[in-house]
Amino acid sequence: MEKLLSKLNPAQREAAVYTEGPQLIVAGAGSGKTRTLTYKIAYLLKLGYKPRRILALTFTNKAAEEMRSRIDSLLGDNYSRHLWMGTFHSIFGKMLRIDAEKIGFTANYTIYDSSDSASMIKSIIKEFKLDNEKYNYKNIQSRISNAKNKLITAEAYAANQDYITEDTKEGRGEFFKIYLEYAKRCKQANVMDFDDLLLYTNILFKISKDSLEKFRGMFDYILVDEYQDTNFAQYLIVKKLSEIHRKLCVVGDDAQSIYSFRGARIQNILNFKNDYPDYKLFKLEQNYRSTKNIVEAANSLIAKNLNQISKILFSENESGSLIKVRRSLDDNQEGYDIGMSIREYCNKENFEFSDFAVLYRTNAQSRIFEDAFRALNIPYKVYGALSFYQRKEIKDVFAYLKLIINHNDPESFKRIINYPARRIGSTTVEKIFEFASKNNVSIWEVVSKINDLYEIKISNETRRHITGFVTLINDMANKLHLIDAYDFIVELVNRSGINNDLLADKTQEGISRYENLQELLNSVKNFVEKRKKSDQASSISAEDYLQDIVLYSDLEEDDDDENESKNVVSLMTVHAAKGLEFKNVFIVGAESELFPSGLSKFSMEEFEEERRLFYVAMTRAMKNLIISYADKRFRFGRIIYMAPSDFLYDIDNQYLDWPDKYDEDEPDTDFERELNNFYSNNIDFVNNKLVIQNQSEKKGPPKIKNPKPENLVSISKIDKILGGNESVNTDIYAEGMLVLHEKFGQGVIKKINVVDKIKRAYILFDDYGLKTLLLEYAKLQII
DNA sequence: ATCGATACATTTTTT
DNA sequence: ATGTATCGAT
Repeated sequence: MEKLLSKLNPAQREAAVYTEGPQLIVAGAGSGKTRTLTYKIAYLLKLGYKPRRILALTFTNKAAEEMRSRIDSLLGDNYSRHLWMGTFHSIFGKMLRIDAEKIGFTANYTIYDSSDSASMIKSIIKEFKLDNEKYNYKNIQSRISNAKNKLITAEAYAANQDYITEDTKEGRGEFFKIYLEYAKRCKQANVMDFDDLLLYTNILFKISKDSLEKFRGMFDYILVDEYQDTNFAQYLIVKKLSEIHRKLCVVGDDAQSIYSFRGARIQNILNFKNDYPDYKLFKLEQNYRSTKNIVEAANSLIAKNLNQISKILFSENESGSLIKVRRSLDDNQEGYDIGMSIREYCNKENFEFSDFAVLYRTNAQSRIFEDAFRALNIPYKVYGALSFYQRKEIKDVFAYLKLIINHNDPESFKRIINYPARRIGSTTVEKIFEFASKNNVSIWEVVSKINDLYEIKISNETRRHITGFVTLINDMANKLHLIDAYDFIVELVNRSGINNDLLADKTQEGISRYENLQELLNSVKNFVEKRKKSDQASSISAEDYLQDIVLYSDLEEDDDDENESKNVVSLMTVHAAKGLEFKNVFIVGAESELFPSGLSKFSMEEFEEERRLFYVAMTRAMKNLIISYADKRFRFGRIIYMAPSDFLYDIDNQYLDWPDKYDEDEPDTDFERELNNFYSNNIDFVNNKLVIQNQSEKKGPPKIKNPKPENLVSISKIDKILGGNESVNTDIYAEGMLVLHEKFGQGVIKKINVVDKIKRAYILFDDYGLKTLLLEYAKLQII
């Protein structure tokens, strides 16, 4: 026991061993929050708490897995697999299956992701013939979501005259009807969306005393991670479950609350003392991650927020270097500058690529860095841009699974009834839906009996096609629990024709879609093997697979290319970086209207959330932090002039290395000009074309609020960087040569451009089109 | 019924 | 600039 706890500092240790009652741990960034939590769980187990009677709730799957593996490495064996540990959605999704009947569902209900529910909302709006402007489906979707997070059911909403009056004033008087219809259809289809999982858990607890007592009785200790990110529905679940024994430990940091847009309430953490007057507060204030400079700079930023729990985060690490602020001419050059900077750090201080992260506010920014890093031959990985499971080909397979498990799912039905093409058109589908709703029967009933339903005017040929589809789904449904998920899905993609359809498409996208399908099959295989081991089950069905996997936003890392894939620069949004740390962090696009987001300036709450987001970004860095902004960038198809982020001015200047005098003696050089022009004019990376930009478009006065000094890469610096690579002889390349590139394969050098000894080659690759590469880094092989 | 072209919106973050 | 949605032509 002592040995276990010796790895904690006194504050962490106190928090870990307190088991008297409600406990709030306010844990600053990098203060060892996860560590404390895992040790606490390990401690509870050592005290004799049964693993199956401990409930640990996390915000993301990643966090849950991280904790599992940490606990296993602390205690050995597969200790963690008996714990109830996971996201709110996955844990309560499972519980709801047990008592689904009590709330009008069946145990095999399926889960709609946001795009499924979006398309259902879209069709409701369309059927109600409502104005697309006033009833924008995204807006409606988020309204419904917000209501559910606050536990306002459709019925409650419709019954509340105040809401309706308010909506009517805003020209959205029909909203409650959409909400009602949406809820009704979901229930009919035996489908829940993400928010329903939490809402119905609460409803179940409310309407069934038995259920509440049963679930309450399951756990002796409850722990909640990232408590600042919980919404009202989650808060209440936790409250209900811990009411009797009051063994509750919540961990969070109000300064890192960045999910209020989806209903998270910082108040949950701020009000903890009201709900649990006998609670005990623990503060973890020592940051082990970052240099003094970074911690203090981040403190100075967050101090500007009015809304917060006071705490002092301190570091006893070395003070480290100042935060570098760099300015680039435009977005493309920002990518290039940062690539160069990474190479420079690598050369000077022996860092590896995996020591770097580039953090941005929006996913759209990743492309700039991908292009630049590719040109500079810097390996990288983009995290979470388009989640794997949102890809068309993957969603198609999932739609089949959902329909096989739950025949009444209309969205899945619509998605695949004619994919792959089986000559059942939209007119036919409409007729089926119309008949179903008129006669108040399910869609599946209609298509099952399609041959007897003469009222529906469709051709015999079409009836045959429909029957074929029904047979396919029925056959597969009969097999669902007889074979493993992997074998099942392999058979499914073959029999449905998905496999052939993707195989037939020889375009690049087609090939990559096929590869994605293979990747999916791979991950199914892994899933089955893993689950067999952990559950000691003999068979894992496709239903088990689907029900679990829909709550994952991304594919689990398979580490397929092992060593290869590991030493890479990480590119991700700040949100995605939460909970992670890197030796060197670049916060890019630190510009007003971008970070903070332009949409946040209208309310102080949102603006402060952006500031917290920036705080999260800063505190990811261990050693070096670089904040970068550009004077102008491409947004919405045009060039926009940008001003440096408000947050750069919030940070106490003493922590910043923001050169504030433009050195007039340093003239513009050919190289700089070339660099600028090259990136702003010459290359359309997307279409792989040499383009000459229309000069007139580039005019227009820059709107820079606070013009800050030049901070361009100087020639001497570049020389130094490039000089480090002298061994590469670029003279051996010439125009017209046939060359081989690691990634792009075979191509022809179309043109070589030399400016200031820097050679750029425009190479036309057989498979990737025209690319521009710096010869020095391209590692080309002449063939 | 399928494909292509054109119009249109879209850019905040995720279970 | 890019991706999706809708419409018209084949």
